[in-house]
Amino acid sequence: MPELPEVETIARDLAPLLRGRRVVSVHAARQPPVFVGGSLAPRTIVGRRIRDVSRTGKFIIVEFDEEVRLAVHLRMTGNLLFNPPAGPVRYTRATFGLDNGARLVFADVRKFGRMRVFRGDARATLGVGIDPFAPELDARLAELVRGRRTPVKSWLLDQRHIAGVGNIYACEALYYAGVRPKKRVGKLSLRERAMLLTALRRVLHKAIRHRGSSVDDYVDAEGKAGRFQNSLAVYGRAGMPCRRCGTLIRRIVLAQRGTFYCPTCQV
DNA sequence: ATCAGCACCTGTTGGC
DNA sequence: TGCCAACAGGTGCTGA
Repeated sequence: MPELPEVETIARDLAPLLRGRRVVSVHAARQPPVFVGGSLAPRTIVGRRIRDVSRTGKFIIVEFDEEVRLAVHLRMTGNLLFNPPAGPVRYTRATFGLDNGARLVFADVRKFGRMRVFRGDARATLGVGIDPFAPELDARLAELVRGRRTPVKSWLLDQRHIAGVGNIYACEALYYAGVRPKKRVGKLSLRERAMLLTALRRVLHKAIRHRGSSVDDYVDAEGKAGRFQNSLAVYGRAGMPCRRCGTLIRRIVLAQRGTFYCPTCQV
């Protein structure tokens, strides 16, 4: 499910709802475990007050006092729901009780989603790269891709380079930049790199304004779908005409992922 | 250093 | 209608 715009939407919605609240209980599913790899036990956050909620890459970061942080990764089908209607939530993986009686529920059909509690810097701990919106990315992009022979789309999906881009927005950004997904990232021209970065930021911003894409399972913290799926130019549109030139959108598999592009508009 | 392939899970969809 | 394969917004591991 969720890429940067979806995760950003959830984090922005949750921040004012959770800020200042205290966690009073944590219940987490075992088998398969939902808490994996944290340096602190989940119970560490019980009794602590939430300072803020933000996004790092595709992680939702809930920050507590003393640098204690909870990182939530939704993977494919995770949903983080604030105070859902009373009664059991289907596919619940974890439930956090709050001091005002509200609850935060992590539900996930496919059980890929993960959480961890740790102390210290989120970006370093989680091993994610630079944010697409970071101003210094413009200056650093050339150096990041220099000599890399991997296809540009595979490179975009690697969270250690740029953090937050997933399959949908990689396809969309490459379309708007006019670049073929298979093009070797190290061979992009200066102009192509600039176009790609501009296209990436534009499509991510626009998707955030539309509260993300709900292609399948994604809903925000209130359980509502996003709207950007209606504006997708290539993702999921195989066999349909390109909106710019009418050529039929093609689907290939690259890095084991469905990849969509216009063979005319993208060179 | 890469990268294809598969693993992790469950649900939905489309073809025969 | 029924069955089965393919596919799904992500990542992490293995072995070539």
